[in-house]
Amino acid sequence: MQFQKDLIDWFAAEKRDLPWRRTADPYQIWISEIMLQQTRVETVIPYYKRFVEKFPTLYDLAEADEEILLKQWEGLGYYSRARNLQAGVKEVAEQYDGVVPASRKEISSLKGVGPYTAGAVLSIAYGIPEHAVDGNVMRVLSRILLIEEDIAKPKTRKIFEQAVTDIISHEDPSSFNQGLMELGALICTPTSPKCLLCPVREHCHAFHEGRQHELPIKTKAKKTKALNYVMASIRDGDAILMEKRPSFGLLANMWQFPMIESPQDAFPHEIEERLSEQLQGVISSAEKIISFKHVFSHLTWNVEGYMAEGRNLQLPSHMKWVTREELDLLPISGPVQKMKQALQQRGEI
DNA sequence: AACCCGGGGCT
DNA sequence: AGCCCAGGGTT
Repeated sequence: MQFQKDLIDWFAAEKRDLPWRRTADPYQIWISEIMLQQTRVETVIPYYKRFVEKFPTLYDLAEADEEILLKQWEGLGYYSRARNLQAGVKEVAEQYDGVVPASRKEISSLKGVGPYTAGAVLSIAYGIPEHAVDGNVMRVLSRILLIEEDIAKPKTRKIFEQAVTDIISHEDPSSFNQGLMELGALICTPTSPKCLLCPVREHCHAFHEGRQHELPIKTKAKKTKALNYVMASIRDGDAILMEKRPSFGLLANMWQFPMIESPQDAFPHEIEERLSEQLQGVISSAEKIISFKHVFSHLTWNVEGYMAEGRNLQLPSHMKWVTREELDLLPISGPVQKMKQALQQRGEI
């Protein structure tokens, strides 16, 4: 078909030179696909380079300490991706002799590998004609094929998977799938598609009807909620108190300065009381040093940062005193980084 | 099917 | 402020 040829030829001529396009190693391609979930190419590039340098082979990652792993992932977000990736890699090391399986059934059984990632790795690393449908592909194909189903609905993805299965190139499945995604990234963009530059506009039903701006159809309302927290840098001499989050839920296993839900308009002495109670020791000299808002897609953190001194504390098992050097090795999330920077600017750490 | 899980860029 | 994401796991 001419559509497949036009798409693949355009991809060959115009594709970006990305680090993960310079390897044929299924393990490294797998890493890139996990990092690229919900994350932009420009953001991923430096992370990917550092990551494959740190963990060049599947076994290097399988054997890595989780804290080292999360530190490499710090700032990329969706930290369960990193832990699921390692779980999947361990499974391949133990059950598949270190070879990433080449069937959809087997690769889909790996932790963190869903329908999209399975198809992406199978087609790109192994040249197998499997669909790899993400939001990008749904946008592109909704326009080319004039599909008006709501792409926010889970079952709609199956329609696009079937469409790709019907039209995917069997000569070059890798370039076909990557071409669709590259088209979505460079030409067939969400708000203002560059149809006059599009290599397949002659095949595009939406363009012919002048309806490219109406597609894809996507309904979604998202509610956001706000959380109010106090973070405290608690010092005993050179030691800094840090706590590890639980192994489930938000920012699992990440470290943070001791954090409590904040009363509205709290005074420093109230913070001292709350912390002293929680840590069963003496917290003193509390002083507010920063106040900021950290917005995520679904929630907003309102954070007040304090400095305080702590003595004779009964530390729960998820807390520990660290040196400045040890602090730099702990994986921390965005809001905690802001607090850390505020302390650095004050010369406190 | 609905909800949870980060972060950065664009409008 | 609201929208866009190169999704997968859990319930």
